[in-house]
Amino acid sequence: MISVVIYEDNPQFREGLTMLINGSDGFSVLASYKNCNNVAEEVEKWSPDVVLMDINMPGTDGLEGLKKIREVDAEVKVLMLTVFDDNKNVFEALRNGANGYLLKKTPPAKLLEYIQDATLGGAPMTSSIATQVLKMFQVIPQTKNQDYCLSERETQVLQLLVDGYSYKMISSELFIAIDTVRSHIKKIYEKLHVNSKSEAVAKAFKDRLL
Amino acid sequence: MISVVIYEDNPQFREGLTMLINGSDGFSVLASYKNCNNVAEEVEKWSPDVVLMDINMPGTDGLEGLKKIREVDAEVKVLMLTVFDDNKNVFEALRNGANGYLLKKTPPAKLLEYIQDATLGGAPMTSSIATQVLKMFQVIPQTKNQDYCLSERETQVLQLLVDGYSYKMISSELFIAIDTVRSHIKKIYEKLHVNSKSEAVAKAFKDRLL
DNA sequence: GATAAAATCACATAAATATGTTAAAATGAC
DNA sequence: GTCATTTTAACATATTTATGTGATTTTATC
Repeated sequence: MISVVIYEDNPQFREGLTMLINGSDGFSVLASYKNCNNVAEEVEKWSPDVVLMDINMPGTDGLEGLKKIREVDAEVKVLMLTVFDDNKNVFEALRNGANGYLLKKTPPAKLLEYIQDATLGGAPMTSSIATQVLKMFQVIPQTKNQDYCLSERETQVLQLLVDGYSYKMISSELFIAIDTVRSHIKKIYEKLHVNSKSEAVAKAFKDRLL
Repeated sequence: MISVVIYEDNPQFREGLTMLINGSDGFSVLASYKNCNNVAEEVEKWSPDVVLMDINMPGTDGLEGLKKIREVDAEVKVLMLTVFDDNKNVFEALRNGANGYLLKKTPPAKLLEYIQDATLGGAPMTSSIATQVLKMFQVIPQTKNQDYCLSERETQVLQLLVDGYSYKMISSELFIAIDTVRSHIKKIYEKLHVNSKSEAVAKAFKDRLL
């Protein structure tokens, strides 16, 4: 038996969800609330398998609710419900440990399937949401491939620069003279087309060289 | 009619897939290959709706194949197939524009559903993969929220440091004396708990301060 | 209008960094 | 064995940074 707690401000939708879930074999609604002002206590009290959490609610909204849940319970599966697949909310919800993200227009049969999927360790998402998630990955891309052909030693020295080491510290870390460190760094600057330590560090981060 | 091209080195599995898809209403396999050494030309030639791409193949592997496809065709839906849900491959595939990621053990009925889902703009994933994807988001978290309480001016100065400006350049950029720049930077170092320009720059990137 | 924080500027000095030139070993490829 | 690259190192010098110790002027807040 999969137990569910519902957070949803719209009375009709809340009732509809409750009837759907209670009316299905193997599912049971423990409680439903119209806001998540006391979500932490409520979730601790009922300790459900799954929480259905509307994003847009008066008072504490769904994202805040999610955070509060995660402060007291890392295990309960939380599925976010929303009318629109708003990019920013999706990202924030996933970052804060939501287990899935569904549009409210999801057909009832699918919804039950998704709830079950969540309890089995899945991450159910409406396909339009999943597509957005993929797009977020593709933002990360570019660069990386471009290669400045740093030698092994140069890469090592750059790493130390990034870690905040001074020339002196690098020289003792690598057991080489400080003038050698200078030589390497000069070469690194040439290759990266920069002319200061901080620029090199910035470039290392931007181009994910390390 | 949804047209499919298959890349899969295992003859049994390749045949099985072909029979499954060809035997289903509304689906058709245009071609199947045992490696993707000529994937670019082949995909251009057939111009299918969906490509099923095995990750592990001798010669050009699935990830390389995906990249080659994306060089010539941004539209075709590419679904990656794999035996194991290996974290690194999942990430790389999504980053390179895969539309979905399925385990080979996906039941036939589900597989057809997923293929269709892809053509409709979805991003079908086996639930274990989807779970991994969520975890990747949660890696990003922490920080950001932690606030070093930099003032507006300090933030501005830090931004310029990150952009590789010297003190002199900053002073002329902001129309303030170089000693003022020093003052700001000294304060920034205090707040960030660092004591060099490059450390400040590194921290700005790491903690996404800008 | 008193207070606190932020922004401005000055002077001084030690330390670190950037740049140039040069060159000897060590390493790997052909 | 020669050639190219990498790693090592020294010497010199100008510039930039880091740090300390002030002080004045805005700006926002109560």
